[in-house]
Amino acid sequence: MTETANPFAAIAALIDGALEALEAEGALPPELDRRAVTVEPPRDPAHGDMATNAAMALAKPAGTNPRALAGLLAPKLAEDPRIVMAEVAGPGFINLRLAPSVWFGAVSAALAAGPDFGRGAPKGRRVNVEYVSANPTGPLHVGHARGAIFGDALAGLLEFAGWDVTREYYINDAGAQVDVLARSAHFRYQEAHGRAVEIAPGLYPGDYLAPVGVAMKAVFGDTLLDRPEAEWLPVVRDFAITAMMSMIREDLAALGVTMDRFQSEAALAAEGKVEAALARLSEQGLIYQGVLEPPKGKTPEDWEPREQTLFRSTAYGDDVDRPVKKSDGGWTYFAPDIAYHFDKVSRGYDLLIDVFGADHGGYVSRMKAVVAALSERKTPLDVKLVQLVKLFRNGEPFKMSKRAGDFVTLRDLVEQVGPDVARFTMLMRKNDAPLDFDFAKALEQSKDNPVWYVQYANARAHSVLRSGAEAGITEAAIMAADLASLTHEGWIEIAKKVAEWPRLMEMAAESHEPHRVAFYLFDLAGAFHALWNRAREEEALRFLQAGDEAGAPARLAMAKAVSVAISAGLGILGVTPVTEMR
RNA sequence: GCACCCGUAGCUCAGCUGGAUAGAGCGCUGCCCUCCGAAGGCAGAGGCCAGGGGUUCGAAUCCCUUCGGGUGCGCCA
Repeated sequence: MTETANPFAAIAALIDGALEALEAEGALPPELDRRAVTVEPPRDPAHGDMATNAAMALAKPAGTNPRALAGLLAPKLAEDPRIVMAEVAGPGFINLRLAPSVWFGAVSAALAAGPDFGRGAPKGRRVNVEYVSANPTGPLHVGHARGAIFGDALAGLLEFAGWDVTREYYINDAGAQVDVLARSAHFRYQEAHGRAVEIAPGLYPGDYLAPVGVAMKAVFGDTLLDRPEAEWLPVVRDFAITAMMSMIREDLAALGVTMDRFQSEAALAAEGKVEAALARLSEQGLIYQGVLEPPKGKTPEDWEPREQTLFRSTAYGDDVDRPVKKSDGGWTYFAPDIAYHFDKVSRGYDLLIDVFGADHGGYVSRMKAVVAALSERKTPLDVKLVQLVKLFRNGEPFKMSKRAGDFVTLRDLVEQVGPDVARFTMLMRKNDAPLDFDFAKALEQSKDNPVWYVQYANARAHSVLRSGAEAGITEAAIMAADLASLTHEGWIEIAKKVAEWPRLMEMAAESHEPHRVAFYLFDLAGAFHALWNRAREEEALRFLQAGDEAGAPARLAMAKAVSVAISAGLGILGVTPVTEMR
């Protein structure tokens, strides 16, 4: 991203240069650590356009006081033509006011870049984002939808920021739960042959398996009927898993989520990856035979001490060591996960991200421990926990029960509100905060609904651009317009908001928080609507003004820039920008 | 009992990785508008940032602790 597009980066560079100069003059000691120096918009706009804490951050290591250092730095900054004012304030802030041309420069950069406005230069670094990873035993539900939306938006955000991103789904196709799936499907298979069967307790009762039974009849005829379970189970299991995964892919597609890679647990196990990963930990002396203490205060009734194979996760910050083998010698759930993360580590990523449901919070520290051990602390792992979704309709919560099979599926959600509304609404919340999702409110067409509000801003911008086109104002004229003619402070406010986008996107990507993009868009839309409303009173703020056709291209350029920023942001979130309201 | 997450306006939530007088929407109160550039606009009231202690120039933000809510805690995945 160029400095023209991101004024904050440009001014940060300016400050850096000024500090170099002070250093050369001997006013600052050499080789100070400047990482704590920031440039950001002050909370109170009266303080200026940008503020830097440089003097406060460097005063102590430089052996001086903040205001004195600021007094040296501010005049140097003021020499630059882009700086209209640089003054020392408060405990040692330097407040900067910038020439409007700086903001309009960002607007021009936005117009030139189009949907790529703010996109980061390729970093040459690879990140793996694993999300959804639901068991292949049934359709995705609303909770999965949130994880899918969050993970996908995070992946999109990192991609936009310049990462090389792999979107990955881990298929738990090797545990006991897929045997249960197979038995459930076999009942449906018998049913397809006209037998009246009761689905045994403990199996999956959902109707979604009925078509699988019918399909199996078509493929296998009656060859799997009346045979010992040991003979049909592997066949039925594979068939059912394939069917479930294709259903899950369709569910994800309905939300607009496409994975780059599906990694099968069974395939890893078949390749001996579990043994290989455990051997690797063993070489490091991290595997041992031991007996775990029972949880204090809440000892299970049937607790008795047992010797198990344990992973020394406490060596990497976990609270207790974790079992990798059950007392009967079989692997625990953790073991294949170790193998899977070993596989990811050995694929050479610079960063791993796991998106888990909140109920997997207990696994975070052991996964971090194992990745640290397997990568010799070289590959960072960030685990994002996505909290529960509570569903409402007109303020009334409605219950769902997985046992009764009447839980709300992802497909129900998408069919009722559409992928765009589902995505944006769920991204208006931090991942680690619980989410109330109200079907009625999500579809409401009013200022109270952020999705509608942002889409409406984009539609308004497009509406005025269409009117401009009808009046003969060409795209070329808009692109070539001289924005210096926009002197009203209302235009400059909008230009500032647009100019914030590249910096905001970078921060959101850095902190792995896509919700910040959604909030920015809400904010930008608010600023745009506010300008629009002001124009009722102040004709100078109207995009199209009778009698001033010459100034129209510059004003329409502002509408286009807003639309460009909204489109770029919505693109990251996987939401389609609309150009007209219906 | 322990670990992790959370606690900010009456409600639902932001708060830019430690900055200046803590913000938005809803709700409430008061004005204005009903101009299709429509599906409202402007303004106001409302806060001990759960409580207490600490770190420092400076804390909603970091550390400790108490309280309250959520999630999880070997042979389920």
